[in-house]
Amino acid sequence: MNYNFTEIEKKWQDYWEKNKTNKTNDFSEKKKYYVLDMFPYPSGVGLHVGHFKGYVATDVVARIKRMQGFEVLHPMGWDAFGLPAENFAIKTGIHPEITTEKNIENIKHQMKIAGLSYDWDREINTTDKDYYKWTQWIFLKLYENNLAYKKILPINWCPSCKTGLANEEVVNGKCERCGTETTKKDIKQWILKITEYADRLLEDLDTLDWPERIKEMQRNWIGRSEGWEIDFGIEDTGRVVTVFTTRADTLFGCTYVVLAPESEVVLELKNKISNWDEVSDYIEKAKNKSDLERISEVKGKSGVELKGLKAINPINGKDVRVFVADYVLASYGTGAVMAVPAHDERDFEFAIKYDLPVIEVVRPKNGDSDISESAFIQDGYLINSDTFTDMDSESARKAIGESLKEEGFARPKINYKLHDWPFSRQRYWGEPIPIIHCNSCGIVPLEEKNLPLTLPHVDKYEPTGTGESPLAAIENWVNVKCPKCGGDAKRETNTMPQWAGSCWYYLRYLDIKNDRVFVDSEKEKRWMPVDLYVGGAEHAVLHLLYSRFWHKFLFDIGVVSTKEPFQKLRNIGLVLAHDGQKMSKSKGNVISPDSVIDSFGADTLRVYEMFMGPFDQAIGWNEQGVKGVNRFLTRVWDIVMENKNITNSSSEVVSETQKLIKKVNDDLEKMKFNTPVAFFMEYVNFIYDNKAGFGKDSAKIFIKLLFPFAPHICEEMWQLIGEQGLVSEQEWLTPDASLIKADKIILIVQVNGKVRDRMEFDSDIDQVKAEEAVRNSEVIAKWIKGKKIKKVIFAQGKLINIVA
RNA sequence: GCCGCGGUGCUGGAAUCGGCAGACAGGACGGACUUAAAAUCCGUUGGGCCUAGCCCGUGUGGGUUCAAUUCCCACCCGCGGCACCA
Repeated sequence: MNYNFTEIEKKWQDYWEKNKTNKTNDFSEKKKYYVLDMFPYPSGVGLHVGHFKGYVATDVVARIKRMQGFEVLHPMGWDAFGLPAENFAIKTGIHPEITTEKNIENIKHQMKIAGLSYDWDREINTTDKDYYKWTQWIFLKLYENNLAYKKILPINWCPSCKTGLANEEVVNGKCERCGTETTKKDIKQWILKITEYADRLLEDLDTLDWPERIKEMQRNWIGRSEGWEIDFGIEDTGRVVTVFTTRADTLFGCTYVVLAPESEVVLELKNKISNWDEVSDYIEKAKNKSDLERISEVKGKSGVELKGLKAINPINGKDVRVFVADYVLASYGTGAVMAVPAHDERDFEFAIKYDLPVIEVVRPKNGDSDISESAFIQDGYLINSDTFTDMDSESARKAIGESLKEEGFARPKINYKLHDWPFSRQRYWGEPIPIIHCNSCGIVPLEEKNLPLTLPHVDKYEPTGTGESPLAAIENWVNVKCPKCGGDAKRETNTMPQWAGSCWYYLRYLDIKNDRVFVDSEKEKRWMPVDLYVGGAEHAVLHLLYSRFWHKFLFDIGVVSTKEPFQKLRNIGLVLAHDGQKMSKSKGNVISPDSVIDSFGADTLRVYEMFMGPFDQAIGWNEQGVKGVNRFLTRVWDIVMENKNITNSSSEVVSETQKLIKKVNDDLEKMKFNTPVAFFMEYVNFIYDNKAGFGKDSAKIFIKLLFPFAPHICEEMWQLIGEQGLVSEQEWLTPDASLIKADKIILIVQVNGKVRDRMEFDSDIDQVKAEEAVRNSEVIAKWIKGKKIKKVIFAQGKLINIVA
């Protein structure tokens, strides 16, 4: 009987579906394990083999955990709001709902034929109104708690997508979605106060089992820095410029002050500035620069002095000059800096260019530093700093800050690079924001009982480009009566960004039908947090940061019980095309799982995806490798079938089988999937080379171990060797050390650290006996002949090294 | 520039509480079967040489050690992230 994967896989997939084999019970006696994939966007081209690398890995984990006696929650759903479906609608007039539904059907089919063991009774879809009802509900709660506000802000604008974007969505000055260069645009926006959670988002990273680089990226993105705000008075104006600095220790070296071009102070003091024409020219130019231009100009600073203005350094009362320059960012700190050219690279560069004084105030502990060529930016010891001279930088920061604080010139301050999150999009295919704008009452949130606010159908999906979404054109939807006063009012027409639905989806799986509360608290306590979360690293500062923020908020209002949503995170490495390029539709190098399953079967696909290499690493697809895995599975099939009438294995095979259990368990524990597959292959090669002695007892063990990787073939073999029930119902294995043959060992024999021989001994041999045997061996005698033995190193059971 | 990760045969990779470098797989080459091909099976496959055997070899240079892919120092290269954040 041959290995007919097509027939076998169909048979078992039908069985699992019919019997709901993978259904999760909310409350059972078992311990829980929640293993989650990042849910996909249901794209029209379907998923490629790269997506499945992650899905197979979590599926392997889910299947093992079930066998280990856990109640496993392993769900899947669709993150279906987003631009591709909307852009498709613009082109074709077909409603995104229809395209989305079709795409979901296709992808779901791909997942089923791969044998992924999701509990499909828990499928969710973020565009379902019963789902986004609760996305809207969370928004209302954020609003109620003063974490959502509306404000005109110069935000990133994508001229092609015609929508505002968050900082996280702009990559190198370009729109993350379409690659168009972004501009700045003043739009009245809904903003979420993520900065309120900056410290907690930062601190709690330490409690998470996540890849270090993802944590590091979040830390950098949040960008906390501690320092001081220091007031510089502007002479004869009564006006004050406040700067932010982390280097208060260098205050005596401040030789000028720089303002951002957007600074209000500049406009306010217009009349005092003698070269106003020049200044306003500069400001105008700076404002018109795109982000991309600014980035490309990082080297080569420009600026203009505000002539007629003098700022007073509060530490010594000295006059310093005042500049505007676009190397100072309005959006960070106070939009003004004190310039210390001797100890800051940018200030140094600027000072050289405009011939400004450079005063050295910090020296390294030992020896001199040369500040004629470049700034000395490290900490050191103070010089030229009045009573603070000789202090170390760290103490001086504190001392100078405190002394100014006493006089009312300074305050300690913590700044973040993280900005609040612009939360409105001027597009159609997103969750409507449940807000009404009333002429007399202002902003009026919808009442909870009126949720969901459903997304109405429109005729035209084109973005308007005006700061309104296409919803603005539907008059009978937009125009409403104010729920408070009954007067004329309009609905908010912006929609939520694509990240909204994914911020909390992992909670909906716990309780998908609930229309009373967004998650039942017993179920939440039962299942949270997610024990293992697997997905791509590209979400490091988007989805993963946003959802942590929402989760912490939900914790604060008492609807979830954990501080963090995802306890353990692992990233999938990309699957590249065979040419080492990224798979993309445009390059035509995409491998779909369907074609692999068709030619070699789902089990081959699964085992190959795990065998390719470490699963967090980017690796190229190799069709030959797929064939190799298929050969392996065929050989497994043949061996099991040929030996199914043998009851007991030889003691040697029994021993190898136990060793296999141990090795597979050890590596799976470490989230390694490629080496267990290699161990399976080694084992099969061993059996194949020693034909006698492989019995049903060992076959049963092997089938159980292989099952999480290749579930279809294993269920089939289980049945064919005459076993009852399903493999998936069997208990996972732990090795029995007493069955591992360990009476003989191969001792590595070295002379002066070089391997000269290998000798077989009883495993418990001691140094004295080993040494004696080794010295008497012909091979070794040759090497130590005529030499004086200085030392003998003996590593029990492993190695003996004679140093001569 | 800063931060993180990495560098091992022809290729993907294995081996790090320091102890046989190259497991496993692919490819290539040789052979068996076949009219032939595919499939399957057997063998060889890091480099070198004076080829029973020895020497060299894990990015480079140094160090610690009986012993280093593994630990330490300096550097080179690649990938990813951040990037005028004061």
